Parts: sequence; structure tokens; C-alpha cells
Amino acid sequence: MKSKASTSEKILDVAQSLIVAGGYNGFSYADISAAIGIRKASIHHHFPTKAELVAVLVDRYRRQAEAGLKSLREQFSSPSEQLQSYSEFWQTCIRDASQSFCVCAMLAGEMQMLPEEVASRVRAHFDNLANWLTSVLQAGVEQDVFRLNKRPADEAQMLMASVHGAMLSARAFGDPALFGTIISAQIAKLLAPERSRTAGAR
Amino acid sequence: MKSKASTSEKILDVAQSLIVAGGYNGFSYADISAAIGIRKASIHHHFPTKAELVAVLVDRYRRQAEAGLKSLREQFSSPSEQLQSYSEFWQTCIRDASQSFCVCAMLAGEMQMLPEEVASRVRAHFDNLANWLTSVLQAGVEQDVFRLNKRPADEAQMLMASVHGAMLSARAFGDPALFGTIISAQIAKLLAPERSRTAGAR
DNA sequence: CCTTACCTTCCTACTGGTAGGTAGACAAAC
DNA sequence: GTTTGTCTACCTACCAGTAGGAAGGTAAGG
Repeated sequence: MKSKASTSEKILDVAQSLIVAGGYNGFSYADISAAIGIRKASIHHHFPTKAELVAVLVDRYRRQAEAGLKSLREQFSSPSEQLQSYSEFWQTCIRDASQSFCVCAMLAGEMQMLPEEVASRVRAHFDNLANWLTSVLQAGVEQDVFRLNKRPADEAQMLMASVHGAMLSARAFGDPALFGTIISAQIAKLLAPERSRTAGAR
Repeated sequence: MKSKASTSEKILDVAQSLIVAGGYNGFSYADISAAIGIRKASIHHHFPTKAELVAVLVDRYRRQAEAGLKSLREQFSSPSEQLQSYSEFWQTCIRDASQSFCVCAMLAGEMQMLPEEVASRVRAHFDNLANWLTSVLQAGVEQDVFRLNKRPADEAQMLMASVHGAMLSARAFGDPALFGTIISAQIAKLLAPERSRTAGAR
């Protein structure tokens, strides 16, 4: 009931929390070593180089995010609820996991000095997220729950930027609640102005 | 007609461009040393510790930003033009200075592992910017050019988050133009929907 | 005018510590 | 009996920071 994670997974878990805290240059093999009680050399056995470790980590993160977003679309029929619970997911993360952060948002800032194998994977996650948001907004327009000023793809970029910027602000001000305030208001702007909702849901 | 900057200013200039590229842990005294042709030890003469260097740097950045924002309010009478040219400033930076970035947005991501003397100064800049945006939006509401859904302070936070998030997206996608797309659309959402403007201006 | 003293700036040379990474031995598991 | 995981021990490169001194400017005192 306690630990079932393999060593490599534990390494990735620790590395992820360290990256979230301080970025690519903000952690070392020694840090991971100390955190999980294993020698540095053993980590190199699992992940020969740092670039490879982070590349695998970002790949895993992207897949997890992809799966999470997919399940949100399956779990909630209404696009506005899908957006809402995506927002709530991050609100919870940021509040509970003491100032959490999206790994890829963190790495995006360091893009210019990231190994290419990492940078390309960060880009892939941004693509995925943008596409997911676009299709949710698109569906919302078709169901008449959203009223957009721009094309869904553009509004998706705006929303994604808000999410990442809000994470940054929450950190800068040391105020986890700020994230929720910003994103909720941003989502509210997308909602079509009062109308007897078409479907029976809600 | 060439160089009038003192050594310490050159150090700060180089350090700033290095931080923008890779954050606090992404540069070293050796990097600065190589860039301006001076020995490492000489940099320690001007700035004994790295924390002090960055603290001074962020202070300078905050003052410059403060002055720039103030002059925008003096140069343009219309709040929407003030916002517009603030946006254009960053568009130019990001396009010309090959993927530039706000120093404080960069450091905000690393907040958790920044020396306190740096962190507090980053917070100060975020406060300044939020206050400036709030007062511009406030003025816009009074002049009937902006129609806000939330209190000006909240809308200011939303706008600030969009700006920082858009910088992140521009980097992640390697597309400088994306910044302008996102911010212009965000500003457009604030404008009051068509109305014979009260003042003669514009 | 010249000396003494101080200050600023930069230098060479170095410290202790940490970075990412490697070599090879050992033990358990398949 | 090879593969897998861990270890000790080590490497080179680099990190922030220090010691001590050379070069030059400035200014006071005689």
C-alpha cells in the first residue's frame, strides 16, 4: 500500500518535482540521489545523461496530460464543464502541492538553452494542449455555450497563455488563490451571455 | 559614439541577457567574464556575490520599467493607446531581440529557489506592473473606452498573466508573432463595444 | 615638484565544492 | 550465465568566491 513504483519511476518523480521548483539547470543528479537514497552512478544506469532523463520525463508528462485531457472530455459532456474541471485540476495542484507548476511551462522559459531532444518534446506538449483547448472551444461554439471573438484556435492560445501566466503570477505573489481568480474570470468571458441552455445537462 | 557604459553596467547588461535566456541558474560569472573580456575576479569586485548582482539587476530593471510605464501614461492620453503601446513594446522586443523576455517573468518561475533579496524585488516589479495596469484600466472605465467584467485590479491580473503566458508561448512555439496575436485579442476584449467616443481624442 | 598615502580597477592564482559522467566490482534474478 | 541494478571510486570541468598584488588615478603635505 506504500511503494510500487520502480526505481526509474521514482527518479522521474523526484526529477519532475525538482524541475517544477527550479527548472532544467536547477537540479542535479546529486539532488535526486539524496532524495531517493541511491548513489549518483545508479541514476546514470537508468538515465545515461541528464538530457535523456528530462526528455523521457517530458514524454511521460505529455502522455499523462494527454490521457488526463482525454478523460476530461469523456467524463464531462459540456465543454464549459470540461474547461472548468481542467481549471480546477490546476487550482488543486497549485494549492495542495504548495505552488505546483506545469513542467512544460517551466521548461518553455528555458527553451533557448534546452537540449533539442527536450525542446521538441516541450513543443509537442504545447501543441497537444492547444489542440485540446481548440476542440473544446469549437465544440462549445457549436453547442452555443461559448461565444468567441476570434477563431477557436486563437482563443485557445489566449486561454493557454492565461493559464501559464496565472501560474507565474501565483508564484510571484506567493498566492495560490490568484490562479483560480484569473482563470475563472477568463473562462467566464467565453460563456455565451445567458440563454436557455440547449441540452438538458445542467 | 560607441561605449559610454561603465563596467558594472556592462556586467548588468550581459547578466540580464543571460538571465533572460536561461534564468538564475543558467549563467555563471565565467559566462559574463567571457562576454565582456574581463576576468571573473573583476566581476566579484563589482558584485561580491551572485545574489547581490541579480538583486541590483532586478532593481535596475524595475526602475527602468517603472520609468517606461510612467512615460507611456504621459505620452498617450487614451488608456487604450497606453495599453496598445505597452503591447507593442514587447512585440518589438520579442521580434527584434530574438525571443526576448521579461526578466522578472523568467525569475518568477524560479521563485522558490531564489535568494530572498532577489525574490522580494521580483515581487516588487509584479506589484508595480499590476498597479500600472489597474490604473490604466480604471481610467479607461471612467472614460468609457473599456467595459470590464471584473474589478480593474482583477482584470489587470488577467492581462498581466496573458502577457507573461504569451511570452512563454512565443518561446515554446518559436513564433514571435504569436505574442502579438494573443495580446491584441486580449486587449480587444476590454474595449467598450462601439460608441461615439466621448472626448475629441481620436 | 615630489612624495606619501589612499582608492579603484583589474589581474593571476588559488580554494573547496559540485557538476555530469565513467569504470569496474559485486550480488541477485531471470 | 547473462542481464539488471547497485555500489565504490574516480575523472574532468566548472562553480562561486578569496587572497594578494600590479597599475593607474587622485589628492594632501611638504
